[in-house]
Amino acid sequence: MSTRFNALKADAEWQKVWDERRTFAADDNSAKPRSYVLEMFPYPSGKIHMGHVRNYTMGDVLARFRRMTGHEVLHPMGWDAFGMPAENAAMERGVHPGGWTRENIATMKAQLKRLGFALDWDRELATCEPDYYGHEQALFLDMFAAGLVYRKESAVNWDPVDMTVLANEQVIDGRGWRSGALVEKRKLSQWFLKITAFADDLLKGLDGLEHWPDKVKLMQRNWIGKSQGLTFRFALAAESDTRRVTPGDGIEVFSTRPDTIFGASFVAIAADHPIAQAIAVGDPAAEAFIARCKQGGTTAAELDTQEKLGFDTGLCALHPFDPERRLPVYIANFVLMEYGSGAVMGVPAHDQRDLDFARKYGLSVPRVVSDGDKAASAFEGDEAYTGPGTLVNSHFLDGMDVEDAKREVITRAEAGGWGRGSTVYRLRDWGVSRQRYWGTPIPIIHCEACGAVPVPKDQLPVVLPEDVGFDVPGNPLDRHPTWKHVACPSCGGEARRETDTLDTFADSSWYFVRFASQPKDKPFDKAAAEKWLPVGQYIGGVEHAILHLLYARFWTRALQHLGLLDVAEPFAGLFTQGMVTHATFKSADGRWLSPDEVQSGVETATGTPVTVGRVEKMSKSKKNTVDPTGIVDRYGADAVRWFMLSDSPPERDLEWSESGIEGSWRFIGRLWRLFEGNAPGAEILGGEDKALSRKLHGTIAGIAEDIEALSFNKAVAKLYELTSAIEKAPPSAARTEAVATLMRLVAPMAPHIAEEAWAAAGNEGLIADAAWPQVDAALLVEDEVTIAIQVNGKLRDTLTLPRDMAREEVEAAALASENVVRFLEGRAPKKVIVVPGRLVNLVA
RNA sequence: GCGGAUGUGGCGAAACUGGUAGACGCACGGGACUUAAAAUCCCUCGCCCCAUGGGCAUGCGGGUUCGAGUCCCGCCAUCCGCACCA
Repeated sequence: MSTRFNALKADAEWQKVWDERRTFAADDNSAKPRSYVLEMFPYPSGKIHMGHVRNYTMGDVLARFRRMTGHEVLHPMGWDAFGMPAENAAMERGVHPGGWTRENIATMKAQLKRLGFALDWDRELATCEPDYYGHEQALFLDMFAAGLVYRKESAVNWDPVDMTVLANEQVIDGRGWRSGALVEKRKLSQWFLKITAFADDLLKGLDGLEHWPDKVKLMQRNWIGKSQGLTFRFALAAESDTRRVTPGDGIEVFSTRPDTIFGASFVAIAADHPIAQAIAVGDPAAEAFIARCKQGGTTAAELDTQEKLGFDTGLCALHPFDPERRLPVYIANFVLMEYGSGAVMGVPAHDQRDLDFARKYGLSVPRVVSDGDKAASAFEGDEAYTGPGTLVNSHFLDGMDVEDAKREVITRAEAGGWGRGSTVYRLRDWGVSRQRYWGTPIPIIHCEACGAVPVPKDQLPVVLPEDVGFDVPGNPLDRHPTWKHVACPSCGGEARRETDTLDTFADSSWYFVRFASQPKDKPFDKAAAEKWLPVGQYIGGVEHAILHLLYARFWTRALQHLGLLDVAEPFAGLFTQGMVTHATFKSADGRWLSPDEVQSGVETATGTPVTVGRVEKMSKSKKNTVDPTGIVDRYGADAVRWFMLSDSPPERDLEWSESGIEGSWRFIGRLWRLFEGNAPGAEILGGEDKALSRKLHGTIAGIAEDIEALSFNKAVAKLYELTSAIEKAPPSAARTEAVATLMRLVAPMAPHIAEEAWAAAGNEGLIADAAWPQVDAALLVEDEVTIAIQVNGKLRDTLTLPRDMAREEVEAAALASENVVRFLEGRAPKKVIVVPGRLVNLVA
């Protein structure tokens, strides 16, 4: 009579039902409390991978659970569809990036549906379609009009493989984040978004993000890098060699340690500093030095070992508090033009780099902060002192502590008009120009007469031309015969379209707003979007901790600034999930092998032994991927979902294993046997089973807590326990109820078997629409508790006693225990600790 | 170098505000059912010892406490982020 659960049949059947009934379409006008659950949308690279499955399963469980607890849930899905791989495919295979991308989307959409995710497909969007990127262009123009967009020539990160510019956030260890190629510096005219205008807001906003991981907030704080100090100007001495510079300009520097100003013994400027550039003209030695500075690598090891180098410009700076004091001005390789003003005051005693530099060039090293009793004016040793202390050898600052001295110097600089207290950020503006085809065209027209002119909004979208070729490297838009030639919208004269496209991170900076509201004629409707936003729970990988998550926060604040949306932070809750990993294998001759090329330690094809490598993130390059498609077809969607949630806490890595998925599949089988036994018509024997009912209600409450906390592994463990308890329980009304309730408890995680059982049990409607079971609070209170009995802190016995037993009685029961008597060896306890409901500790 | 996280059986992990360490899963081993296999079910499963009992165990060394995986101090290891940021 017992039949096996036919996962393939049930999966197909229920997925069809959900689809046809649009079960998971969110109702904008619902009166229920709202819940916006979102996972980071995928790049349509071809097929989904296990990382996607894990990510989307987590979000799905939460979305389904929220539906069951009475929320109107928005759980949408879309495609981050612009980007380099489509162009690479075009170059390699001669296909069109659009065709390639849309095919991948179709494939991946089918794969996601195959997993039964509760997604609102009505709101599906792809960033590569004009009805998305056209609205993005409109937003870009709004920002342009508000002064949040500007164009400037600057040294940019050029990726020679992808042949495009990269933002600072996209350069990892001196290499392009996607291509891995060493990045070069180039001077180009680029469009920038003024993210620095929001530096402080973005920093302060982090404090309010209680449901973000501290780790991510810290990374963003460090990335924004706020420093407070003094910006001031060194005047140049008249006797300086000023043939090539204007002495009146002086040199502006920034310091976070204005208190140490009397310890300055030199001034250093960056190789790119205008004064350095001016000096290099007609001075071959200076020119050669500057060239040498630019050669240095930017990798960790190189920076660590690189020597501090300087070039004496012959200029002399005047100390602001003591015009008699002259400081030599050096061009130095350790000063960055991009930070502060590209020049520093060198205080060798209290800054390690300055000390290295001073020792090398024999400059004086005056101490100005005492270190304990060390206060001599000449600083000894090769380790700079950067700690707290009292100011010494510093005239009017002597005797002050560091913080007071900072304030004093800033006050005097401001009074004297030669400096001001200032804040400097490490964050730089977001360069968004990309010299690529497959991206959002920047809606600007360049006119000789009128300059950069925005495309009038009624001419949006600026659509990508379809007829482009990828046979030669470079940007196909730039060499398209007609596309870029247009009339100037302002004067009507001959003009040229901007041929750069927007960084694809712009596309992902507002898609969550478009999901919430998608009118045809504008990017979104303010009121409609605000009904859903901010996203309640956002789930994705940590690799986006800075890039995407910072850009999206900026974009949202920009929209708020423009008055388009009254939301400051886009993601109220953030969860960064771990990766799916797998062992790696290498053949005897060093080739990576995929798991199915290996059998019991040898390569199947050659019979030679393989080296088992580290467990690493699944990646194509290491060939340790497992394709979800085959697995789902073999075990069914529920088993795969179940495995993704089991064992590993969601923030940690999950190691894929064949035996793990087998285990999940076995559990689905156990569930089915229970559900089948509960079919209507089955005779109900017996009545109460208090222990089982108590277990059931404890589990209902526990799982709800676990799911809300995204502790899926714990919820899974509790479901295993409950299932075992039901299996072992003799037939009773309580058992029948427990099985019926179990269906709803597993429904968020294993929705197909739950629907199948729900229908078989003769219930109306879908379990997806059913309510989460109510907890009977009275049942949660146990009448009896197990008390640990310790003698001198060591466990000697456990006793099961009535819950409200009086303290004295509990103590007496403990003293009566055989083991306790034995360990007390006739002594009377000196002290008795009774923790109600927990333990008794007898101290002898 | 700076900042952060983590460390518990063979493995993945639980353990609420300090209160029975190892729930639950995987693997291994044993057994039942079967002609057999699959499937299923049951049992054992941290280490050690003079074994109906006991000792030792949460990276290492100290400390606080009646009691420490949990708190404090000092180490070690691994992983992640940033990287000449003035």
